[in-house]
Amino acid sequence: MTLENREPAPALPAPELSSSVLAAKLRLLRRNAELTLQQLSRRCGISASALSKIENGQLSPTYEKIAALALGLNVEVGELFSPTVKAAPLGRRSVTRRNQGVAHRTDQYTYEMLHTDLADKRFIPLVTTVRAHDRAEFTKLLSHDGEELLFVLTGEVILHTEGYEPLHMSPGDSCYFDSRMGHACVSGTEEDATVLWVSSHANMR
Amino acid sequence: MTLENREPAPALPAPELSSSVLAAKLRLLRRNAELTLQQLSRRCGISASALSKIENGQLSPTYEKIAALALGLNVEVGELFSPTVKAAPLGRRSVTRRNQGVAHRTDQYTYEMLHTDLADKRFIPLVTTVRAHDRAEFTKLLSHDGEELLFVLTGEVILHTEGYEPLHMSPGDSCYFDSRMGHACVSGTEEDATVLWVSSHANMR
DNA sequence: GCTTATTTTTTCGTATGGGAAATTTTATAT
DNA sequence: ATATAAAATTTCCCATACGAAAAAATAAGC
Repeated sequence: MTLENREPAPALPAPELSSSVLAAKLRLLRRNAELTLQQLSRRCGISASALSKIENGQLSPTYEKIAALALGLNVEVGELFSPTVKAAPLGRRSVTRRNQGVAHRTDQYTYEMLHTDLADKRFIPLVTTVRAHDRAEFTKLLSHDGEELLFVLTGEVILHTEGYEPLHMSPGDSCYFDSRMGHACVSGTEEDATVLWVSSHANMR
Repeated sequence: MTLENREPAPALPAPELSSSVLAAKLRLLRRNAELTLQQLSRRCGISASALSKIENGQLSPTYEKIAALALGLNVEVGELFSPTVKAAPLGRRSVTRRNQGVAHRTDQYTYEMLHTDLADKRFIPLVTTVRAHDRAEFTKLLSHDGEELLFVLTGEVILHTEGYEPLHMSPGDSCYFDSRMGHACVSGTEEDATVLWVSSHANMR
């Protein structure tokens, strides 16, 4: 019996993440945003003196202060804990010319997927031609996780969303909605309409 | 819908992320990993007494302790800052008619923010009028976290992104890129250009 | 140079973090 | 129930976070 603690000190060689990485990181982020200590102080509710000490590695902020810092600097909290000087590790860019996207056709729509060369995008943009002209063409409304933006480019469309009255939209109009609500889009005129569809999830059935 | 904005003061009310969220989160993670305070203590190098206090919201850990916690629990640091439940109102929808967004002007652009009545959107859509005509008008390129989509609506634009050659774009063309690369957009003709700008982060200075 | 304004750092006092050890609570037996 | 052991909490105390105000350091004018 007794215990098996023959390792009283498992020793933590650990990366030893000291607040000095925060110091560097913070100064970088603040300078980059062109903020003075005073300004940042107001933005995140931490005294300028404390900020100065943090930037000089003389003070290790507590939980609330770290959260406030991330908020005020408008960065992910994790960002403050990554020693990597994120400066320019990444930086991808993709261009898609008009009508050069990857087309995908369903009974009601013709999607033109943009930037298919990039994986794991934060949101998915699709130029969509709405060919449906009657809600009856949809056996049932689409529904999936995430949020969507529908921005009308040409033509007139009628957006049907579960729990709302049909919405008539013209070029320049936009609608942002929770994709979990059933939804369907039809053209309001004889011609097909085109819209820019942006979805937070890669989910097009 | 999408009417006025009774939010004249964009000041920072600050969601006030208290260490009580850490308390709940920590207890959950530890219990889930079936670790006792002593075991976790050994794993992350923080005394059991301190851990107890943290779990009871009586103590707000400093930077290195938070880093050590994440390491010992084998989770992302950000995980410790996200309230357990991410409340997502079920089924919201917002409409913004052409030119009815909330305008915001900078030296180079005029942003028209869409769907300002919705908070915590997954991505931020802006109809932007590009008034700058020369890259020199930007003292330095913008850079922030996240990813962006730029879809040209009218006019011609030239997109400058750090590490790439200037990109000429016409209506219907789009570019998706990592916002951390410095970037700036200017009109390529005498007239102003308009673009639909979608950003994964609410970051407009 | 000197003056004034702005930004950063120091000082200092109070409040709080955090470890060692004592105490209490919660099992698991006998 | 009592005894025993492990887990969780509390106590005590020193080290440190952090705000207000003072002091330095920079910057901008004159």
